[in-house]
Amino acid sequence: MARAGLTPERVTEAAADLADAVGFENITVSALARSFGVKDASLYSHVRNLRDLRERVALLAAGELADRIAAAVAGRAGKEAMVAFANAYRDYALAHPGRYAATQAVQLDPAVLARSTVHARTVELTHAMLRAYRLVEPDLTDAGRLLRSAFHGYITLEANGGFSHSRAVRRSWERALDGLHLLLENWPAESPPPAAEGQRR
Amino acid sequence: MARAGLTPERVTEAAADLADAVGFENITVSALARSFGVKDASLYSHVRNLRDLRERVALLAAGELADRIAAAVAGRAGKEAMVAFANAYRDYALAHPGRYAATQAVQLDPAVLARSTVHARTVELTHAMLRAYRLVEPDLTDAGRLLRSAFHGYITLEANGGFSHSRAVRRSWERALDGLHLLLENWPAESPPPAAEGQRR
DNA sequence: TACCTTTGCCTAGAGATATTAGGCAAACAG
DNA sequence: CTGTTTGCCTAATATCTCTAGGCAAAGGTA
Repeated sequence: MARAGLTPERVTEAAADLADAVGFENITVSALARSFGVKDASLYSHVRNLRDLRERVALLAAGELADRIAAAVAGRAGKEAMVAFANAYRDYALAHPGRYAATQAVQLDPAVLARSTVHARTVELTHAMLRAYRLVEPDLTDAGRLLRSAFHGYITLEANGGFSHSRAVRRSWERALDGLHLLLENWPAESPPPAAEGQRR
Repeated sequence: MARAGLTPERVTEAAADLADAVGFENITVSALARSFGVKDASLYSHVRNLRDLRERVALLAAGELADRIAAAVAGRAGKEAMVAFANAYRDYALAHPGRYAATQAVQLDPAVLARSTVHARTVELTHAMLRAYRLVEPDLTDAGRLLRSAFHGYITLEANGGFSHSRAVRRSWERALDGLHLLLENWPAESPPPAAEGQRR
């Protein structure tokens, strides 16, 4: 039986491409096998199971995204870097919806994460971007989380058709970045926890 | 054959409960049927197919969420209303992860949306909450989108284990709300689109 | 080059899920 | 009570996931 020359890397890349075409949730071992002209059972020579395949796609996507962001922010600081970071993030998600979805849908095993540098890279990129705002802990972490939330949330709502108003989505995005920049420059002083909530902690 | 007394509403509610227990993506007609002690084929007397079931869960969840938010913001204004809105949002998502996931995972048919009031209610709740900040269009829409993005993004990243730092997630949330309130009170004046981006439009 | 080992493909099969069609009897309506 | 509706079932089909074992291509070694 002639070999199709498959490797785990080739299989993963094909899965990622297919995810971008049909949606990450629609990736099946069967569909992927068909795209290579082999039987589905043959793919298990290269990936352990569907979960392994999904994890590989998620890691591939996270790495690509970090690369995109790193390239975009290189040589920039302050608002320019923040905007470049955010745009790289969103542009990647828009260009590769299936890959991007994988980064969120797959909860990676701690052991898998430990073997990858992508998580540490992402944290470092975020902190480097925020450096110009001179935030100190715990504000640095709080701000980082809010930024990531806003970016991810915007992209997700956009992708899910959540912005039905006639206002141009692109323009709202730009205005949101203006607002976030203003906020980062004026991060509010630490306030005590709300009283009622304080008792809840 | 004795009837189990199923109705589309009962089936939907059970699916939503199961979603909260095992995750929305793990909801299957088979599992649901087993939970009722009937054969899977029997459920098709009550829902058209799996997609119909998922849509029903999404609509149920969206309605519950809107109810929660409406109750939380009643009689409040300004920062208090914004915080109440945000907390109701997040509390619902935390208490009902499967239901919440349904609101995002299911893209509802425009015809389905037209028959439901939940979308209009959500928009109205958001605008009422923002009223105290006296934003005018297009700032009102921009700000609304940013808020929803931040809320949704935060909840999603949190649920997906995206906040690994030791900083208490609850405290970051509170600080994020402080920041968003400050931003809403000081929403930046309209700026021209970035030059390079302007050419892209 | 020849021979042995590894491994990537296949088939066969089992289990799970989604769904349709038709039958039967419970439930409903008059 | 009788006729009609419909909610359950079985049977069947299609698709997906995955395991086990066989065979031959590919790789490695002498």
